[in-house]
Parts: sequence; C-alpha cells; structure tokens
Amino acid sequence: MRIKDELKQDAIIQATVKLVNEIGFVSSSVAKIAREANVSPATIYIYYKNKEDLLVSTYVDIKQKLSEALLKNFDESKPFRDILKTVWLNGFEYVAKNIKHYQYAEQFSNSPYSDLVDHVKVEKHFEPMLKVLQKGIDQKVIKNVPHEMLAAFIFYPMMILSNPKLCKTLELSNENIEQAFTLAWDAIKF
Amino acid sequence: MRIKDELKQDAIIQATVKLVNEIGFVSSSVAKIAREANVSPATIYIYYKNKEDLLVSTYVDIKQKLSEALLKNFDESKPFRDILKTVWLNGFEYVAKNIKHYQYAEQFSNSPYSDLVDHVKVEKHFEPMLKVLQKGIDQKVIKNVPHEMLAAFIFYPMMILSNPKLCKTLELSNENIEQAFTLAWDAIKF
Amino acid sequence: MRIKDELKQDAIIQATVKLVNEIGFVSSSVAKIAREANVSPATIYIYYKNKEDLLVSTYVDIKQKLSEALLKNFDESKPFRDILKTVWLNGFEYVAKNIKHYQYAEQFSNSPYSDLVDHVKVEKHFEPMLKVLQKGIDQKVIKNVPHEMLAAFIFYPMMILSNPKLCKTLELSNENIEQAFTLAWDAIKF
Amino acid sequence: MRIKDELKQDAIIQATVKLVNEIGFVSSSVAKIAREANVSPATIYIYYKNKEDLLVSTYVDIKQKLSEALLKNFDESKPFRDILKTVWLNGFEYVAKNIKHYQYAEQFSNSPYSDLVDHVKVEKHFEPMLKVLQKGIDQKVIKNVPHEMLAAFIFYPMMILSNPKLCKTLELSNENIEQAFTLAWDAIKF
DNA sequence: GATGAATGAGTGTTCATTCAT
DNA sequence: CATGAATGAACACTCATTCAT
Repeated sequence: MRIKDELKQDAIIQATVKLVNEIGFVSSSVAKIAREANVSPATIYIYYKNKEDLLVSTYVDIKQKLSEALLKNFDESKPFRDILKTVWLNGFEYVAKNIKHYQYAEQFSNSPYSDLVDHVKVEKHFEPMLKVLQKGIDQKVIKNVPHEMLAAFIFYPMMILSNPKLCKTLELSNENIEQAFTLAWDAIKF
Repeated sequence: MRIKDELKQDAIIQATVKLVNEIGFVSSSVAKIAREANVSPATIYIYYKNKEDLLVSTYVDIKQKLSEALLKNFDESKPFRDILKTVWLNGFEYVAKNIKHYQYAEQFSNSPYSDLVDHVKVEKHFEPMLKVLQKGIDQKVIKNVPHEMLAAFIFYPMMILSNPKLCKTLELSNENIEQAFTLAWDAIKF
Repeated sequence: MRIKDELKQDAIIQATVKLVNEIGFVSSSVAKIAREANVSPATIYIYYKNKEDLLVSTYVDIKQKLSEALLKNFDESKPFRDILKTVWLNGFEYVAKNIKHYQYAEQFSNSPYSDLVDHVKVEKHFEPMLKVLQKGIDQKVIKNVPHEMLAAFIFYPMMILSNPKLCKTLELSNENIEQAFTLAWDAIKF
Repeated sequence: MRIKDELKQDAIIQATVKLVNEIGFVSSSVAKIAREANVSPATIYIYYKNKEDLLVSTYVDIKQKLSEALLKNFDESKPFRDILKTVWLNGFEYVAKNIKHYQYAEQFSNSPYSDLVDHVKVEKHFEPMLKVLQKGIDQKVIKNVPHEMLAAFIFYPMMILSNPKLCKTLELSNENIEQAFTLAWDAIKF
C-alpha cells in the first residue's frame, strides 16, 4: 500500500488558507479546495473526517504556530517590559510574514466553527506568557486587572494594527510599531 | 401599505441577524431567512437586489445604528476625557443591548463581503468623533499618533471586552468597565 | 405564484416506478429519476421531503390502488367462494395490467425502506376482506386457522404466479388461473 | 496459508449478509463490508471480480445451502406425503436458523442482480424434488398441474410464513407449522 | 496475498434566483 | 406587492475500483 503523503496534506492546508483568504469562508467549497491543492475531493476525506474537521484543524494548526512565534526568544529572566516588547515584535513579524494564515484565523474565530475548537487546549501554549503577566502584577509593575483585560490592550491592538482589513491606511513602519508599544505599555503599567 | 412594507423589511433584517448568529454566515440561506421572517424567498428580492445586497445592507444598517449609539449625548463642549468616557459607556451599553447585531457585524467585517461596503460612507458618521480626537491631539491632551492607532486602543478593546466569543470569562461589571477605561485613557493620554 | 402541477408529480411517480423496474432500487438515483420525469432534481424535493419519502409514498400509493383493485365489485352478500374468486381474478387482472407497479412493490417490501411504512394504515383497506374471511371461518366454510395463514395460501400464491421474475415459464392462461384457484380453495376450505 | 484464505473469504460473506440485513442492499458499500469483515477493500477484489460478483456469489452460496438443507434426509423410497413433510419441516428449520441468510436471498431475488444468476444451475439442486413431484402426479397422488403451480402452494407459503417481514404476528409454533402443512397438502392432493 | 492511499464519477440534497400567477 | 413553484448549478460527501508498496 501507499503511505500517507505529507506533501499532500500540506497542500490541502495551504489551499484551504489561500482560498479562504481569496474568496472567503462562505465560497470555499471542498471541491475548490481540492482543485487548488491538485487533489481529488475524495482525498481530503482521507486526511480529514469532514469539511468542519479540515477547517478546525487548519485553525488549530495556525494558532499553534502563532503561539510558537509569539514566544520565540522567550526569556523569563529578562525584565518584564523587555519580555513584553519581544512578544510584541514577534507578533508583528509573524503577521507580516503570515498574513494569510493570520487572516484565516480571524475569519475562523468569528465564525460559528469557532465553537468547535477546544480553546483550553489552544490557549495552553500561552501559559508561560500568562505566568509572566501574573508576576508583573505581583511585582506591581503592571496594573492589577484581569488577564483578559490586559490582553485586550496588548495582544488585540497588535492584531488590529496588523490587520490590513481593519487598518487600511496605517503603514506598519518600525517607528509606528514602537509608538504603538508605548501606548500599550502606558495602558497597563502600574 | 407603507407600514406593512416596512414591517416586512424589518422582519427580513431581524431574521438575517438572528440566523447569522445562530447558524453562522455559511449556513444562512435565503430560503431559511425567508422562513424565519415569515416571508416568501421571492419577497426578499423585492427589497434587495440579491443575497449580497441583503447582507451588505444589513451590515450598513447595523453600523449606522452603532455610530448613532456611540455618539449619543455627544457634546463637543465638554472636556475631552468626558467626551471619550461617554462614548466608551455608550459602546458597552449598545453591545450589551444589541449583542446579536454586534456579532453579525463582527462576522461580516471579517468576511469578503466586507470589501463591498463603501467604508468611507460608513465611517462618515464617526467624523465628529475624529474631529474631537484631532482637537485632543492639537491641545496636547492625547498623544500625537495616527487616528487608527488611537482607535486600536479605545474602540477595539471596548469591542473585544464586549464580545463574549473572545472574552469568555470576564464579567462586564460597571467596575470592570471603569477600570478598562482607565487603561484606555492611560494608553492615549499625553 | 404557480400552483403545484399534478402532472409533474405524476410524472415523478411514473419515472420512479419505471426506473426501479428497469435498473433496480440500488441504481435508481434521484438525478436519474428526475431526468426520466423531465424535471429538475430540485423539483422532486418540492413534492417529497427526501428520496426515502418519494419511495415510501410511491409504495403506499401503489398499495392503495392494489387494494382498491382487489376489492372491485366486492359484494359481501354473495356466497363466500364467489367473493374469493372475484378477488382472485381481480388480483391477476391488476398485476397483468400493472406489472411494473407490482414489481416495484415487491422490490420495495423486501428492502429496508419497508420498515418505514405504516403497515397498519396500509392494511386497513383490506379490512372488508378480513371480515369476510372471519365470517367464512365462523360459518365453517373455511378452516379455522389464523388469517395470515389463509393469506399465505390465497393472496401470496396469486402474487407469485403473477410474478414473471419468480414464475418464469408458466403461462397465465385463464385455465391456469382457474386451476390455481382450485388449489387455493382446496387449501382453505373446511 | 489455505486456511487463512478461507477464513477471510468466509468473513467477507458473513459481513455481506450481515450488512445487507442491517442497512439494506442500497447502503451496503464495499468499504463498509470490508470494515465489517476486518479486511481491506482491496482484499475483496482478490476473491471477487467486483461488487456484483460478490453479491451474486453470496446469493448462490446461500441458495445452495438452502437446497441442501431442504433435501436433508431425503428418501425417495418413502411415501410421497412423508417426503413432502420432511422437506416442509426442513424448510422451516433452515429459515429459523438462518434468518439473515434467508432475508438476504429475499432481497437479492427481488433486485435486478437476480438477472445475473444462472438460475438453471441453481435450480439443478432441486431436481430430485421435482422428480418426486412428477412421480406424485403420475401416481395420481397429487393434482396434475404445472410444477411451478405446485411450488407456489408448497414452497412459497413456507417462505412467507417464515418471513417475519411479511408475517409479522404469526407465531411459528410446531402446531402452526403442522396446520399450515395440512393446508398445503389439501391444496395439491388429488 | 494483502494493504490503505488515492481517485473521478457519482450520491442525495440545498443553493440563489426567476417565473407565472 | 407578494407568492410558492421551479430550476441548473453547486454543495458536502461516498462510491466502486485501482495502484504502489
């Protein structure tokens, strides 16, 4: 027998991301994805239980890579602000390099498919970051507010500024990224 | 006959919003929307050119109402921070009362339908707010950064904190809303 | 609006019966049935909830017509044997004239779709016949055995002899039909 | 290796019969049969040319075993009625013990696959029985009517009474089986 | 001999839209 | 204005079968 072809599976994921970006979630049919991936529609069902599974798996895959990217060069021993800055820059770098994957994730997380994701599992990768946040709170470096509120002023602005759909005219120069970080930092610092 | 018409059109919009919330963009077919609105599918095509038109119009409708809500009690003569606070509270109130409409808009703005919207026109309603922002900059009350960056730290955190899909565990007490405003204000203040 | 076209519905039923006869239950797809009926596949779903519903309805329809045919000229006041003879001849006549419908019913009743039929309702049409059978038993004209056993020696042999699939070489002359009735009568008479 | 092979082939046949009984002819795909038999779909194509071949072979297999069962303890020298009685009882015993195989055969013989069977060959196994029937006719023990008509009053009632799909409420007690034989005998006896 | 990967053609069903009334 | 009937095209998915190992 043949063995599962990882190239094929990768082609399917890439095709999914590409199509969802180009024509949107609604119009991305299994047949079109298959054609884009140079694969038979039936082949997709070897690797994924159904369309839902394909879309969810692709999302989880992206989320994992995003969290890995964010925590690149993560060094708990550094000063709190430096850690945060590193994550901030990592975020912009990832989105710049993986804009399509990022936008796929955006579309996905606002769709009802999102309910099917095991969010606890996905967010586990961010745990080190959460620990650091808590340490910052304990050391009175940042404000003592719920983690989700902190995230709303650190990670989401980053996402929004990176998203050309939402931020149509703002150029993402290094200067702008630095400036935005100042705002984020001012928001949360004690 | 005018009254009857408007009732019908409103029923269609309500049905659209309801269905998109319950079963998502992908599964919301014209036939289902018609059934939900107690109307024939053909009737929808009397009020809207096609499905696209229906979805876009519904979005624009919601956006307009959102902007009206945000600018409720807008008084240019008040101190800058007070103006902002009013908008902030208006925002939370609107989303709390119109969560379904809000989530429809969220799903829509991340879909490719979004490209069909005349964003210039939609954002025109926010102009008074933008003027105030600029005045704040000129008077050195807030930081001199691009408007979009300011928005990313005022309006989007508001949206995110209001969105139960993104903020699953945070209770939206008055205290939390106040606290979040402090963060937003600290982010942008000069 | 247009009104439901009974000719269309009839064409669908005829196409269903014809195709199931020609290519069998397994191969009779909705698309093929639609093509045979000169109708769009989607049209079938206006008249029937799904394929299952189409097949079951067609069966029930045939069964009803069969029971009507069997009870043609039914006259309770006649002697028992005459009543039975009339039914017997009606049966052969019906099958001869409606061989395709009959064979559809045969295929259907041996398929698992059969479980979906409300048999109580279908068999209600035979009730007058059952009453007569019971009277025959009470008057000691026929043997006192369960109705189903009587049916196995009256109605089923009729069906089998009529079925060219099961009875490949037997010519169904009037003489043969008469002869067969003698056997049936001898089987059940007191 | 011979033993392993036969086990596999038998598993395939058993799986076919089981599935056709449980989900019907229409839904019984090669893949499902393979899974049920704990075998790869490709393996089935080693033993059978194609699906058709599998289904037909399974039918012929069952038919052969049925005819063997019917002719168990067949003794041409016994009185005609006793021979018939033995066959009658054998029939009920077989169906009771092999209800699934029997129902498979029923479904099959009403499907168009049935046309692919070499019926002459299949019916050859019944030849001894036909000879006995002819002797009964010649000796004026039973009526001089075509063999198929005799069969319609002996073998088919047996089949029908045994078939829980057709005979839903009749309990197959020994008494009932005896009683039914009386009817069959009365039908054909001279 | 035996396997699971692979597939084009097909499945039942729903789609957005138009038509006749 | 409003309708439900009608449809060709598309949908997600499964089919019987073949192929490389």
